[in-house]
Amino acid sequence: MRFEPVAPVRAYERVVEQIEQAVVSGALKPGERLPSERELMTQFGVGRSTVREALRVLQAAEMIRSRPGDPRGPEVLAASPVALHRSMHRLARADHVGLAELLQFRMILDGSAHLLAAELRTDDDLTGLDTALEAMREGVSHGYAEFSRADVAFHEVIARISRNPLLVVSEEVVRGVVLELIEDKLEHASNRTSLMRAWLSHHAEVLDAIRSADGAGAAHLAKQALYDNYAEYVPAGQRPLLTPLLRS
Amino acid sequence: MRFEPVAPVRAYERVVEQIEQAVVSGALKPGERLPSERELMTQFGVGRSTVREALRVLQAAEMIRSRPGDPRGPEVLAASPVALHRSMHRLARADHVGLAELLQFRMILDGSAHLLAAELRTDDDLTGLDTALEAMREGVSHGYAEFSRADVAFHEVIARISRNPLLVVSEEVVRGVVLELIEDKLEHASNRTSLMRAWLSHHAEVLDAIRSADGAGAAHLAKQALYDNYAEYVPAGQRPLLTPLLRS
DNA sequence: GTAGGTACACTGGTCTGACCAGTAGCCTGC
DNA sequence: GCAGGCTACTGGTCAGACCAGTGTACCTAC
Repeated sequence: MRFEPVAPVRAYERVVEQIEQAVVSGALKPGERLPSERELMTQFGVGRSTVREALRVLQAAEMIRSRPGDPRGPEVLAASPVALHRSMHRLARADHVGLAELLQFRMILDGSAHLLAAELRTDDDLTGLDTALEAMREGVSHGYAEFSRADVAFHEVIARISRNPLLVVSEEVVRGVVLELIEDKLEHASNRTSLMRAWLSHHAEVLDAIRSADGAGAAHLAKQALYDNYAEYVPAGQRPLLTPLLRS
Repeated sequence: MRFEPVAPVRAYERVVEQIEQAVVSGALKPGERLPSERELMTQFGVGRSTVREALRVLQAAEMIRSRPGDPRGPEVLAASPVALHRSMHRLARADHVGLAELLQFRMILDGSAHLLAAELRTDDDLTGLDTALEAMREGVSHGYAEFSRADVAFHEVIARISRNPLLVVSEEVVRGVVLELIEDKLEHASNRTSLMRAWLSHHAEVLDAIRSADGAGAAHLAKQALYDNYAEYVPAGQRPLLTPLLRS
């Protein structure tokens, strides 16, 4: 016979449990309202600070949102990947994760997204990609910021075609963290125009591969482009971590 | 000129920001302690309830832990995947992410981990895998629980060889969520012994591929095994989401 | 000297009560 | 009919209090 270690259960945790249970069980649907804090404190039989700490936890998990002055009370939110995004972002910024690992991970995600996009794309998706590419082409003359936004949009369309929110969120997070890590080095990159042109022609190639349903080709193009653009910022000793992905 | 919508910034959010910044910047390392709540309230110039709500948010994100009575104050925790697991689990429970998406993601991660393992493995890694496989072989006769533990250990070795914490953690989390989603269906699976034997021979094949540095082969074996084992729980209409990954 | 117990200062958890700024809806006065 | 203000709420914040629990330093008994 073995005993389990016990942890004291705080009052606010019991409150969180009950409300969370009501939400996941469907008793409280998105858009519906919770009673006001003062009402909750009588229903649960606890003080207002306890109720408020419980609501803070639920709010941090993106399950509810409360606005001051709203007499209808805190609102139950629909499940969204925002919380997933936040927790993954924190994990990716942990110090054990370096640029090499991030880039490796991004090559995996981006490659898979492109592969799936090439295999699953519909005709609507293709026209969406066409317009996104067109926006990039226009962006070249409107400055780097504009171009960069169009670039992100293109990648978002690709990710969306794969129809996998996990893939979309992971890719967003990893791309964001990579940019955070090297933004200072990118600041004074010279000859941006030629960079943009190269990037543009790469995207055109990718689009061709996707159009012809060439998953492996699209995936390889995506990974190779990431390697070509970012490997210079990775310590030379760690680059062998990336090259195996180019051979698949 | 366009204006941005403004949202009121709550005092506790500013507190969260500052502490979070201190943690991600490395000024506060895991194991170190925050000042006590009463001390924080003078440093930030806010009331204790505000400090406490901020700490609650950070605690919900698994960044800190506070224990009553500890005179050293709240402890800064190392980055952990618990929060990621929670938010992914919530998404899965809310049907925003189905088994198909989870499995798709897991095939991507597992396949890539195997590919990297085959390309990067050292001789030490190979002996580690040998012993892990041996433990599985013994586990067959010691019941399903024992076997399952050895199986997890084998996968952990593979993940560790890829030397990418993000890959390892994501895989763990996704596997956990998948198992939670279908555990009731697994409960009354018949003839577990034959299942274990099949699983065992699959792992032996994988190990062979890794030993001969056949990355593509190992990746394909891993993805195929996942498909064979879990596709039956995926609605038939969504299985085409998975099959493109088997062709790469 | 050391093992044991004890007192104290402090921690976080909780409650009460108060005030403020903001919101929504009603309710005037025109 | 409608603009404007009034009112009764909301959540955000603060202050102060009490409690149970913890770690430490001291102090005792051997």
